[in-house]
Amino acid sequence: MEKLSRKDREREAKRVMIIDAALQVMKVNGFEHSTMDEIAEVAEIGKGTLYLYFKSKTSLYLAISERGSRLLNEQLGKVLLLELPGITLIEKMGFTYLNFIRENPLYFTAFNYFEHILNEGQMTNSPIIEQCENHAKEAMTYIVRALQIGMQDGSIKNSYDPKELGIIIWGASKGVMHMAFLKNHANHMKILDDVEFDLQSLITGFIELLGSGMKND
Amino acid sequence: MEKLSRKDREREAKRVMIIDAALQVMKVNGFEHSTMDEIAEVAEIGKGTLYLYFKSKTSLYLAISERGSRLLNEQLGKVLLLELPGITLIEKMGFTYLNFIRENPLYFTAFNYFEHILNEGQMTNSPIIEQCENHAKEAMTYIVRALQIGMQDGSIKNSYDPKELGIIIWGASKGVMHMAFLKNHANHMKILDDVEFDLQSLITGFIELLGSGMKND
Amino acid sequence: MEKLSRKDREREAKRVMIIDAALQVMKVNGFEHSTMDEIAEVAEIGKGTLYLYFKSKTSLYLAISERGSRLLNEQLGKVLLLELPGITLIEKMGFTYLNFIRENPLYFTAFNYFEHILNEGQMTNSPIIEQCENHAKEAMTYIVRALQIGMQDGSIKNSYDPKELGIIIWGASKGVMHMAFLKNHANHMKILDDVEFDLQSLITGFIELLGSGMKND
Amino acid sequence: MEKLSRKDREREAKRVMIIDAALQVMKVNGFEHSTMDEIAEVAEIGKGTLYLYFKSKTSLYLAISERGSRLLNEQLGKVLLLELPGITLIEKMGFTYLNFIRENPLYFTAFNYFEHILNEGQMTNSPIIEQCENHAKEAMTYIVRALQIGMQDGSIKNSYDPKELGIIIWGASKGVMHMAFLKNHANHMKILDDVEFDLQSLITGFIELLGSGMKND
DNA sequence: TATGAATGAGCCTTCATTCAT
DNA sequence: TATGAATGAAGGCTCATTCAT
Repeated sequence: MEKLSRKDREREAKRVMIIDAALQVMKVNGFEHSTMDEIAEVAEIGKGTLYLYFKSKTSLYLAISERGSRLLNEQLGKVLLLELPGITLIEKMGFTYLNFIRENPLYFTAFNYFEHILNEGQMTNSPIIEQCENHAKEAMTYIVRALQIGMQDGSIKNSYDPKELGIIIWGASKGVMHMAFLKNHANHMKILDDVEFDLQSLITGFIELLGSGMKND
Repeated sequence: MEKLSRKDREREAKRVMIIDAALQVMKVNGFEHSTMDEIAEVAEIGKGTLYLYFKSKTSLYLAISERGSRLLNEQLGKVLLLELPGITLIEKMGFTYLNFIRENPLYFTAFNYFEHILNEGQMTNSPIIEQCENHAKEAMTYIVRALQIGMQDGSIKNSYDPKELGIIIWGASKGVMHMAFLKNHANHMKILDDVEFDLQSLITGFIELLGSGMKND
Repeated sequence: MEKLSRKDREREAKRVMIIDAALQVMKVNGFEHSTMDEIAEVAEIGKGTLYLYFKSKTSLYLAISERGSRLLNEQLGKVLLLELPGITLIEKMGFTYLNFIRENPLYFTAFNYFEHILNEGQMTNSPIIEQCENHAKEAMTYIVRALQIGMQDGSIKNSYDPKELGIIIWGASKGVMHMAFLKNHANHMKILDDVEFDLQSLITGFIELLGSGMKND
Repeated sequence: MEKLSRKDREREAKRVMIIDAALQVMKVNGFEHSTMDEIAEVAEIGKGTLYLYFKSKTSLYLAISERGSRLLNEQLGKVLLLELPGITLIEKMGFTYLNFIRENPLYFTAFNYFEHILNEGQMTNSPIIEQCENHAKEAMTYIVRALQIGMQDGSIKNSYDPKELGIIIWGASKGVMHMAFLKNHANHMKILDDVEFDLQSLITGFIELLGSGMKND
């Protein structure tokens, strides 16, 4: 139980405030087209101050990603504590993830940005990067644990490798959410024009499909 | 069957050549960090000429996306002609899609870029956008057709709405490929460090999971 | 005898024009406080154009230094061709150098900047740096040659090492000019307030002192 | 003999401490790339406090220059008290100056900065500027005195104007030291690559040259 | 049609200085 | 007196796009 000094708490509060402002700006401009100037303006601080709290634009973006993955993990962690069959845990996690994304679409974008940075290798290793990576690893662990539980209690086929299955589930989930966003945001997305689905139905269908695919008969 | 004049054919050939050059540049610099200067240089034409064939950078990117989706559709279309149970068609389409992405990762990035543009609403409607949208719609139609065939021949559960299921399948497939890319490109991606999968195994596992989820027992 | 295409000549002319503009700006703002914006404005070109001709601020500064040392060397080279005793050659070179600086004070500042850059090691080796270094080396060679001539014809003591003496002469000359500038530019420089010397007298005195120091009796 | 209050003494002590810190920072970062932040940190005081003791960065730099010239003058003053022929005094002063610079290169940079400021006329007259000027004037006076002594005792030619000669000597000395620094710091300085001199030899050679130039035969 | 020189808005970042506590 | 968080002007540089030839 760490005790932070008043200074530290204030500093943390300001970081939170700045991240909020950044998210707000990005909601309008999109992730990449948000400028430090505008973020500072919305946060009602000077541009220099912004750099006092985040040493670069990338650094700020990563902080957003870190916050998002932390929040998500808290929810996933709670699911794992429930006394339920593995298959049900997995389904609950699926709902948790998909709903989190639905309610926090900007974090989803941030996650993608984080992966983008890793892909490009643009960043020297830094504490914040490491934190993000650890969160991602942790989330994956939650999934794999649930799968293992399910394989033990017989609710999930054990013909799959749990880790590989974990990756598949996670990847597939992200992909479905991505798709869902297109429907919501892109007015011109003709593919989806005819389909009168709602997000909830899509999510339910997806979870059901996956669940039924891995369930033991 | 429209007949193109020599002029038009030459123009089309040049467009193709430029797209080839752009893809080549992007393979090295990544999608976003490629500049019009370098593309023109690699294409061995003047920068001004580049703008004669593509009125903006976005326009060029969309053309890449258009070509990618066209190529993909050709393959998907052929699958649909096979005399096979619906569930097998779907699985074949899955392999087709995933292998296409694996072999043409740049197109995958281009697809994502296309969706990104739609999401941001940055683009006024244009012929090229429309074409991309039509391709996407067409691909979706192929999937839905296969699903309908499967539901009719009894190889696929008919508890799902075919269109919704189509979206799910497509979205999930994209997500899995995205995940697979991370493993390949990002050395530091800790989540995946422990998992010793190979791409082929991931793809097979994914298709199997989905197939088994939608199969009629 | 190299033949430059029209393009090349025009490009070179523009580089010259930009350097002229840069020198003009520096005359007012001092070397370090000149901005690329202002230089572009004075040169009556866009800022982007400036970067078309000089890839960085440092690069532009080095070009100035290069031009200065080239011009100086031309004059020094001519002196060496004269049929005169070594001691006279050295004295003439001294006058040449000191007058060059007097008439082109900005180049003097540029030389200092060049040395500053080398000192800081800020620059990766580049063609322009190399050219500057070669010019400096060449100038030094002129001096050493003159000293060697003087030692052979008996007009200069041969108790000194010519190279070391060359460095001393050059260094001392630069220092005297530096001093002279203070007198001219700094109104508040009290040290010099009482001394009613003029530049010419200072230069003459210095050359005489040095000459008499190295002359064979 | 003025008596300072405890307050004043403490204040002075802190100024000294800050200057020490500044010199320490500059030894690492170079003169121009040292920031007030880092100086405050090394001095272990708040940045605000720094501005309590020095009203601007320039002001701090000038204080360094002031200290340097004061220290140098103390040494020069002692030389002048020796009972020796004028030419020997001058030579001793030369060694004193050159060794001082060699051992305190940062002060040398500070002197140059001071002159730079005067040249640019950036500074409104201030007590600290005046002090620096007085130090400079004092140093010059020491040199001129020694020259006058030498002219009277016959050890130095009296064909020169002592003040002008003083300027020449001082300027030449500074220039030689400047040159010597280049050799030490700039690895790529091609001019000097071939010359295997050491600093001591250069200094000795220079003093000998000057001495022999002004000596009465 | 083909060119590439020219453009300038826009970006990220630095740092001396101020001021409320 | 001491602090350090906040500031914002200023600077160097990039790159998609235009236009005269």
